[in-house]
Amino acid sequence: MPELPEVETVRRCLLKSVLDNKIVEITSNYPEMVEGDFDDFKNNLIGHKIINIDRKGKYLIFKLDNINLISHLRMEGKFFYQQKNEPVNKHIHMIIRFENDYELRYQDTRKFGRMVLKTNDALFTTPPLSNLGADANDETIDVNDFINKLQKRKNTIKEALLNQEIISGLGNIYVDEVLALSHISPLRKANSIDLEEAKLILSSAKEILDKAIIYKGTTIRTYTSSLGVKGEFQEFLLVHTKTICPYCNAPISKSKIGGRTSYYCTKCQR
DNA sequence: AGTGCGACCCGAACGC
DNA sequence: TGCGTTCGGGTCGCAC
Repeated sequence: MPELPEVETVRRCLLKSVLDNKIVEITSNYPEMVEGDFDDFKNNLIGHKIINIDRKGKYLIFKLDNINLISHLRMEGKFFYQQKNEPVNKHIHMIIRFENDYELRYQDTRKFGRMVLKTNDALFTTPPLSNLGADANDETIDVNDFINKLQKRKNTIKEALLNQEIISGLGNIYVDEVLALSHISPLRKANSIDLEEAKLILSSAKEILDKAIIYKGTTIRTYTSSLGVKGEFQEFLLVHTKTICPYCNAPISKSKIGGRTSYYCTKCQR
């Protein structure tokens, strides 16, 4: 489940390989993953080069000389950079071939990921990026803006932090971790969070996400990771998938909050 | 405007 | 063993 640190890791890896190669062919066995007409998609990309890769929240933004390709990996999306004669498995759903006979291959076992093209003008003014909150590890987030958004929410703080319009980049794993480090219960109402707690949540998010990026993300399941990169942040998880609280040794509670499996300590997190 | 829920997918885990 | 069923994960679109 790629969240901000995993997507950032993918971005940094791809930067080393795919830039400044002219795209010569694009094929897909599942063109429905592209929003809009697939022939238009191809025609806008072929003959052009990826000149940079950005990221906003969990979205990758491939910047070409004429257009932007936005990619969301959802649960299991991965990119590989391989030579064209290497074998292709059935879960590779898009192949972007470059002039040098290498290919950027998108693999997605569950076909959940999506791609869409946007012009520069429309990039941040139309969905999916237009309504995204600031990155959860952005140190310039205004805590007053953050708390104002929380005040409007009647659901739990966990659900609010999963809402990408409030702050972006956190998924199920890192929300559990941020709330554990903050010693705040995921069941608290979002509108009950006070200023000091809001500051604590933001500083915890920055600490955890920045550290997770350094360790190249979290590898919880044993499937092959993107580009052969295996994250190591699972070594530092406080509560997610854990059974014993690292602070007080009480059993970790595992339950559903907002339909999501949630781990937290009922003693330490209030 | 905010909330809740189904749809999108399919491999893994589970139940019989 | 082999079959059928359920579940999960993030986001969007829709109804309320």
